Amino acid sequence: MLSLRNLRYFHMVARTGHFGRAAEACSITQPALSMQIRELETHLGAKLFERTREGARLTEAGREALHHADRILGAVADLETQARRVRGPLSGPFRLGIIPSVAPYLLPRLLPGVMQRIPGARLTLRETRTAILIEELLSGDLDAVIVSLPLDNPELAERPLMRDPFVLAVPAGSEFAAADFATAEMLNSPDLLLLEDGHCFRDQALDVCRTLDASRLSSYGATSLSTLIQLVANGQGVTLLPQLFVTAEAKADPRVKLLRFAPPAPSRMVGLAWRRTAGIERDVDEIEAAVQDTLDL
Amino acid sequence: MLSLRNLRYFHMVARTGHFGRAAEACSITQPALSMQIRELETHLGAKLFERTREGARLTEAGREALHHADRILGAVADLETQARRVRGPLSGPFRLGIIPSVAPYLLPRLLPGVMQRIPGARLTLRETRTAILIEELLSGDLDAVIVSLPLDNPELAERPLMRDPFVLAVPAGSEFAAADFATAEMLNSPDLLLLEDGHCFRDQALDVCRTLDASRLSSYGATSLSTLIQLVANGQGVTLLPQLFVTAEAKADPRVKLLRFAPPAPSRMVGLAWRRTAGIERDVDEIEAAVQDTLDL
DNA sequence: CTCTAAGATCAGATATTCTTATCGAACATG
DNA sequence: CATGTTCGATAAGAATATCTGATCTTAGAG
Repeated sequence: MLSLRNLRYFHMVARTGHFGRAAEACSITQPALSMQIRELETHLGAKLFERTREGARLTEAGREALHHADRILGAVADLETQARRVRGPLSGPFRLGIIPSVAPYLLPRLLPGVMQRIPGARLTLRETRTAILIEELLSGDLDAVIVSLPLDNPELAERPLMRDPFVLAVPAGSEFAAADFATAEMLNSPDLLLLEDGHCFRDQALDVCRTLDASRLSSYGATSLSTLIQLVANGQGVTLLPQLFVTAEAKADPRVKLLRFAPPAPSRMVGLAWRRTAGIERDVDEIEAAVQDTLDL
Repeated sequence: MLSLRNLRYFHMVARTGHFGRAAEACSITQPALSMQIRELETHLGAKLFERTREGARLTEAGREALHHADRILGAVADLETQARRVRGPLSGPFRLGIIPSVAPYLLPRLLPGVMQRIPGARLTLRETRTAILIEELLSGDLDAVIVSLPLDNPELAERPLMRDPFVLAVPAGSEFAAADFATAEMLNSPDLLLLEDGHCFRDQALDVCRTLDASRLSSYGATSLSTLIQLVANGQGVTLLPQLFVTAEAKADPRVKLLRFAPPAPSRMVGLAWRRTAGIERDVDEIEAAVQDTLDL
């Protein structure tokens, strides 16, 4: 008979790609976990993992099963959350995910704001890229995420929080530095720098310069926005940055000139997303209110 | 730690409204079930049932929890189904629900058709009203249902099978019996007979005569379409019937005259619905094909 | 007041799941 | 080419969780 224990272990092996580490994460020993996985495989009548030297890799059947398992675990999280809900918003531990390009700006303001509004609140935070956040959200490992909207996933509900305009960072000494506003031509520079693949802000930046032939892009693929700024400061090119991030981290460097776009400036919408079925609207309300408080500062 | 066992028992108590009968249905003893329910209540921190003399009634918290629990069990059913899927359509036991006004027409044809197409198929059938079918579908107790579409539930996928026109049944001796076609005026008769509340066909009939003031309806509220026909045969009024039902059951009675509507005749769409996440499209294809075969006869 | 039907409780039996110890295979390395 | 390391698999007994069967409690019906 299928059990949630099976699925929790399965989920963790899939996530870590490693029986041993998964066992540790589940606070059991590796043999116990192996047995549960084997039982699950027997029950479903399909091998879920290829056991390789490096660990465990999902089979095709495993990938499909994982998708279902994650939906189940997400629904279980909803059930457990719902019970706590009666005790007021954010009363239980609340697990919030945030993308890196927003976190440094928002967190230092959001956290005190929430704590002031709800003294007993217990927020757990996680900062990583959108795709991973969404996966963890859907499987119930997170309760809500702050990402760039829209996500266009029917299982998720969204709430916009703030609009985040893009600015162009250029080397202080460059020909562009004299301009009052950023223009489309500046984006056509062969030295446009972007984040590496997989960061949502890379795609958003590409959206902005859709006129640009992607093959002409500089291939740097930086890992973080801070790195990008360093590259610009060294005169290696220009880059798009989200205003929120600039406000928090990039003010000081004299070697970088920041240019706003003339209205209508390109921008993205940052907001909350959560499982539609979670029934955490009241918690979302609180977070939104805390964010609005910080914006008034 | 929450477990599926908990939820299965919970689901069954909610469904039977009775600890003892639920225990029997789960093939365990009543104390074992009581313990699991108590553990679930402790874990969720809320009482799920009022224990009364007559059995167990869901509390408000219980109702909400049941909704989540049913979604979980439905997702579990999806996971288990998906594994079987590789062995070809309808290879596992397939549980199909059908509404009463379609069953007598469709079943005698559908079953042989499916058996011919897939000799090893094992269909389990259940005939009851739409609301109950949908509930059982969502909780994974059924794999698919044949009902009147559209259902307009985002968790469900639909596939139209056939259009089912309405006909008007009038007493053979009445003034209406001479007409060639049914008309809107005939529906305005004070003796319009309908099924009791809760049958989907009642609502559809009401849709057809939306011009009619509901208070003028005869209050009979019959339990089955066969009863309705008997009432009409006895001259107690007129009624709307689905053509499919008439074809199967009502041909013979000489005291009833059946009138078709002039085109465009009012009608309903009968079709399949299943959990969008179940991944049983291939099974659905087979059932659809079997139905199409029978329609060609 | 007694009887009945429903769920709760408790002690011991049973099943499941876990841990510890050990093994075997697939590499990498000296 | 032997040897060590890193995986996951296996086996036996220990620890937990769960179930059964007997009994109890409660609330309403007769």
